[in-house]
Amino acid sequence: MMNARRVTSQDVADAAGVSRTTVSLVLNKVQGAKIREETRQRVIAAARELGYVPDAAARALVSRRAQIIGLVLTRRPDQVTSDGFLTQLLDGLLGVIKQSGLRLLIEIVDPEHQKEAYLELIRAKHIDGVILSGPRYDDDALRTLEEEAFPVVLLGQLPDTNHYSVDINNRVASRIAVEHLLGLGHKEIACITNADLSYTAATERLIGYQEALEAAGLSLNDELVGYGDFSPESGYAAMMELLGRDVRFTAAFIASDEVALGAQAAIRECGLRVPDDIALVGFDDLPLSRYMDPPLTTISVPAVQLARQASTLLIKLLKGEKFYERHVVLKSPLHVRESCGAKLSN
Amino acid sequence: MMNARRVTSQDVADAAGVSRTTVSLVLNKVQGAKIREETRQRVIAAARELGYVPDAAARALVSRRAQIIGLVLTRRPDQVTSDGFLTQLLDGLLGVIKQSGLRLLIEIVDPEHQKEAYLELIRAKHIDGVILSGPRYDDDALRTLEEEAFPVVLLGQLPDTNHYSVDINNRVASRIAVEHLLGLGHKEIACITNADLSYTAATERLIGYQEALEAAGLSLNDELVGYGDFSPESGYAAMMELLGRDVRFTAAFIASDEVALGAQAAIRECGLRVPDDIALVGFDDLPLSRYMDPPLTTISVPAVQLARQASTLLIKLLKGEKFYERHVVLKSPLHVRESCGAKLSN
DNA sequence: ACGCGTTACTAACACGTGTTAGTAGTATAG
DNA sequence: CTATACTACTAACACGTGTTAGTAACGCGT
Repeated sequence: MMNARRVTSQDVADAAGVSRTTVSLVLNKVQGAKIREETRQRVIAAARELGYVPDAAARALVSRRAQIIGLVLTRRPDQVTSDGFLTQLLDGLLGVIKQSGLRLLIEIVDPEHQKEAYLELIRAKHIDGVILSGPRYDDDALRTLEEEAFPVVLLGQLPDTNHYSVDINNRVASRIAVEHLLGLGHKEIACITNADLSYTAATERLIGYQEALEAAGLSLNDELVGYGDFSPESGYAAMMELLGRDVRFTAAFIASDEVALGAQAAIRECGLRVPDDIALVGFDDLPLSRYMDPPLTTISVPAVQLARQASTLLIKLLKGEKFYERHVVLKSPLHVRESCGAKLSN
Repeated sequence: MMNARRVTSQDVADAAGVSRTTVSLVLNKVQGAKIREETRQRVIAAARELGYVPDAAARALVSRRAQIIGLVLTRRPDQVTSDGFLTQLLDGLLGVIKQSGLRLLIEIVDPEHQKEAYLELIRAKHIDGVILSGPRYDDDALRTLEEEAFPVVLLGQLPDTNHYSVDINNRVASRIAVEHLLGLGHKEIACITNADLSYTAATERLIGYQEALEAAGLSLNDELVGYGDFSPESGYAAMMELLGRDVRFTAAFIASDEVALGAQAAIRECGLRVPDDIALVGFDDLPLSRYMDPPLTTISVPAVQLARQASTLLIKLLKGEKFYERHVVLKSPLHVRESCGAKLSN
């Protein structure tokens, strides 16, 4: 039915009355090549006329560049459903990558069953470089990649490796969040993690919480810790469980705004008020957070910036520019709104 | 430093003491091929031993299949930042696509400057098929693709074309949403669109709103219509503007939950209450909507299902199975919560 | 007339795979 | 004993491009 046979560079060459080599030289604007201006125009005209677009596969095969960057997420698909952080990353990544004429391929890897599945993606040279968001301690593939010197940039960090990374300081940010609550007079502060502790960020944030309490001379209580799983549902469930336990707390640090959204609803449904009964501090500063009721006090993670820097860095690596700052750390200040009960000055 | 030279099928052939053809036949499990079991095992062992992974580009070149599906979004990157619908799509798409051994490439196209940029993606055979989310009336590239019989599945609909599509009935859903408000006694109902009217879904939803009013014998008032732009910010701004105008309304239909989130905050900041002063009905039923305060009454769009069906359909098209139902329409019932002020029976 | 350098190209190889056509070797039928 | 059929492979081409090495044509100095 269709099949108007592909237009190849040979067709362009024939139309312009030159060789295929010349077509390639002209269209790729090769520097050293001496081509008469008149010929050049003739080739360009012929290419436009025929609607010639170079074949990506052929080009990738010979140039050994797929012109594709992979975004690897070690999650189950359903953990992506309500991920407000991911969309911010996409904003940043797509903007930068597009500008460089590259494409973004998104690969999701089930952390339980096939942690290392993305290695095949790389071996097949489907992608030129990887941005990995949310590294996990148990990701052995990442260590393998380090040996192979494959271009990788982490959005997050993985101890014991020397991968390029762009991140915030999760531990310090959490400390600041919790210290803010301590400063408001709270002594019993619960915590709900953003994800399970295989994720380095989740562990770091929990440690930050613990450090803040210890520094204030308070003892840790496992009963005050709940576990989230990226989603509002998990926050709802975790908060419900905390409220059902035999512990009292007047504040909670929730290491993800998405999770905090559910937790806040749970508090509300139990007839309690934020911040009067329970003060809340979140983490991420998603676009939605300022529209919550009350607006959520949270750690402001510059997600779009992180993604921009990570992709910019990766693109430089692909161009062969080495020896950059290996670990970029962006600022993540506390954004005080109303959920923590602090008096806003202005 | 690195460069352990790629392992090719020739290397496997040498190691196994057979020809490259045999390697190909074995590893691709070609049906008609007669291969002795012992040889087969030898090849498989050699391949595993050497860590052989076929080169994606070479394979794509010869097989004319990139094994990649493109997800095209006609938006600016910053319009993706807080798109809770997109993450649901990714959930559905990634699940299905992964299972079929394909990959997902995500392409974002600025609707103002380069509407048709994704045509190049297709011409270059970078992708085998396209899922296009949120078609626009002014998308001429889509009409071109129809002539070329390139595999396309729309998440949404585009009049005057016969592309495969998976969608809900936006117009009817909106009518139902607005009729619900009418049934609660509201006579002055505002509307905020989910996006500008170039998007077919935005227009359809607005028409549904208008049809409901007209069917109830009410007159339309342009002053009661505001325009959103995917984001909570836009909903906040639009609602603020509506509240500042010289019109009264006791309810609002907001054609996107994401936008409704901002609108609800605006209402709150003006000292008004939902649903007592202004009843609210949204559209999408994002995961976050049930956690809003009050929980949002909204049209329940089965986003994950839409994505699953769209990708399943596209994959079938790629396999050459034609003649399927061209336009799949899924149900999108009203999900009554509290923001509309209806008494909940249960 | 000859060598030499420059200009404006082109022939031919390489990239790594899938696949078609073919070929020795052995079993089976007449 | 010969013709046929089948088994278990392999040689060689094709996919469409980037690039290296090379070549005619021409001007120029001696």
